[in-house]
Amino acid sequence: MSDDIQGEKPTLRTLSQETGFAVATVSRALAGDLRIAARTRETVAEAAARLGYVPDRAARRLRTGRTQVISLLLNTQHEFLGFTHEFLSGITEVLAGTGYSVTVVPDSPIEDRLAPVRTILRNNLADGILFTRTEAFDPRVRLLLEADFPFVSHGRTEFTTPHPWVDFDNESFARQAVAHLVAKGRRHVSLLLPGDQFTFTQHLRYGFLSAVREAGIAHDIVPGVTLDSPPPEIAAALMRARHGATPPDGYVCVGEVTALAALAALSDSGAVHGVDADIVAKRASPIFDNIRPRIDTVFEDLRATGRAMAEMLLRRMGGEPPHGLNRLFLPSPPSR
Amino acid sequence: MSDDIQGEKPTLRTLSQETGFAVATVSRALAGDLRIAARTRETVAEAAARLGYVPDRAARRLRTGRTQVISLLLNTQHEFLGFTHEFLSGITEVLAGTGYSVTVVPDSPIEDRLAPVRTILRNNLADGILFTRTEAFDPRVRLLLEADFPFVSHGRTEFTTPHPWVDFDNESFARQAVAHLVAKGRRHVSLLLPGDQFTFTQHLRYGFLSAVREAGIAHDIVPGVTLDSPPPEIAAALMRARHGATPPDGYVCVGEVTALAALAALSDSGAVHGVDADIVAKRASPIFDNIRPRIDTVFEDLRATGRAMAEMLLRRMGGEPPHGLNRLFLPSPPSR
DNA sequence: TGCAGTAATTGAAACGTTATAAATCAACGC
DNA sequence: GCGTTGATTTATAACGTTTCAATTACTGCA
Repeated sequence: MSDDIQGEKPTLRTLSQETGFAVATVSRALAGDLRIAARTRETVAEAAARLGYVPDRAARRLRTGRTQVISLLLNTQHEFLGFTHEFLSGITEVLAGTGYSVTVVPDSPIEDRLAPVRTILRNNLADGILFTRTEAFDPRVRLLLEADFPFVSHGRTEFTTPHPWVDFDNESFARQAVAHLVAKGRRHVSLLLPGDQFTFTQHLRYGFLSAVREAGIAHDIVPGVTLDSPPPEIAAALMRARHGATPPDGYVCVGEVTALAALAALSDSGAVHGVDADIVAKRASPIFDNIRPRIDTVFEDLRATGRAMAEMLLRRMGGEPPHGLNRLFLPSPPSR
Repeated sequence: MSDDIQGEKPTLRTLSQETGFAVATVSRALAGDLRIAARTRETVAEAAARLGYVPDRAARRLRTGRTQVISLLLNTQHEFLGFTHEFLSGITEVLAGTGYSVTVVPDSPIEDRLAPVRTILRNNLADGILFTRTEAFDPRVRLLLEADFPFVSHGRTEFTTPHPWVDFDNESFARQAVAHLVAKGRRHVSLLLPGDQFTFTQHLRYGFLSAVREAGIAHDIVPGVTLDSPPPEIAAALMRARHGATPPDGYVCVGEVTALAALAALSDSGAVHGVDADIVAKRASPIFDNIRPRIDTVFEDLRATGRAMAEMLLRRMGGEPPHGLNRLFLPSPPSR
């Protein structure tokens, strides 16, 4: 039915001619305007369905100023394994059928993180923005709040003004990870953190530190490198620690890459996982099922995260106030 | 300078008032029309720069029918580890600054692969299309060729009509992988293939089979599962083979996931990598650097692939004929 | 019968751009 | 001096939609 090649793509004018109503009437009928007779609305809807009418995005956008586009600021440097794929899949799942499309805009934490946001605002390139790797006083959040522009951040901030966010409870993760290692008898746990600017770094640090203090065990935070450092540097830092006076016997790893680096460091220094040390890692992909030796992991469901962020943004763009538009994913206990 | 909040966003009318030229003149001057006096073009360009004028996408799109959008059909099911991230980064790198934006459209090989393409064509949602996981007689290619719509496929087809593609030489990869295993003294190599519908499956098969025949060694192609099978099923299939009468002593793995599954199968069956068997794997991410035991890999640069595809699509959209718009990435020899 | 009041519909304008066709103007040859 | 040419510029229409203000049709009531 909708496969008819009617020659020309149907517009409101086509529907107008087809039904005998004026273009304005057709437009309002399709919009569900109640001041248009119910009978008319039916007739128009039927014709639209029959001819496969789809409103022209450019025309609507020009007239209304709304773009029907959501922009995702995507980090093009480093990634947790599988992060992008899962996250993006969740977003597109939710947006399919809503009429919104997602555009991907590169976001490099090294360069000016505001530039892409400014471009979007200034040139009206989207109706809403999603982004990740949120900082405690993220300039993007500040700018978007000022402009009263809909957005959802992956991660919280420390601004007092409420805004929509979706986050994973990294503080609990760190706490549970330490507890898990302590339960295995470990007495010196090590943590490799992301860059200090990110909010979740503070959450991880706080959860980690309070848990190690509570348990009264030794700890260290790997110095000189972050999760975003080049893998060889991470590997080198971990090896240095293993050859130090008091190598750790437990590792809390925030991503797959770090976990593999820690495993490699153990292996390369002649230590045996499960004997000399244990690892607890956060993971976003299923690959750890095939890693040997098996390690204990906590799964962060990034597909669900993407879904939650997209749903929240839709609500925000629909006019819901930001207050209460938050979602904190809780970690399940480490398991293998 | 371009940060002035001039109250209103500048349009051609603003520039017209500013320069004293008519809107039409300004438009053509900015377009670089040579029939506009050089002096005028300068004046207009200066004013545009000074006011930070950016053409309105919706208006331009409505008028010209060109969307300035490129759609990427993205598989939301399975992925090679890191595929999406690298690939997408390459694409956005090239497109940054061209005025084109990328929208991501979900493509599920299980459902109708033509549906998203039809929607894009019918509703004029993009000026060009990129997609992956190309089939030998891919219906999307057929449709896009018929519609004379610009696209670049990741992977070749067997259609006689030429069309732009970017591919990795999987035949050579398979051949080299086998040769590498043979050089290590392996006499029975095993291969796990993607689904039969994909063109690159045939390339892999051909390269693999001709290499094993040439070398005169035993071989098998893991039956009952494909690269897209659920990881537990893959693991089970590999374990079955290990417990069979003649377990393989060499593995050719087309992706990270399979390689890890093969390593796990070796480990779980008590075999030792490097002694009882060797693995050669294709990889798209840096994670294997940290896998122990180390395995030999061939790197497929998906960022470069994304870049190549985006560049090619720009050229195609610019009017270049499809003939000659092809790029075959060659594998470097396996190394660790 | 006339008229206010409501319900339903409609014409026209506008969003910002580009393409077409027409207008303006100076210089030129005769 | 006058039509012709070539170089620039411009008015106008159109892309498809939404919305304002205005029109038309209908109802009930005095």
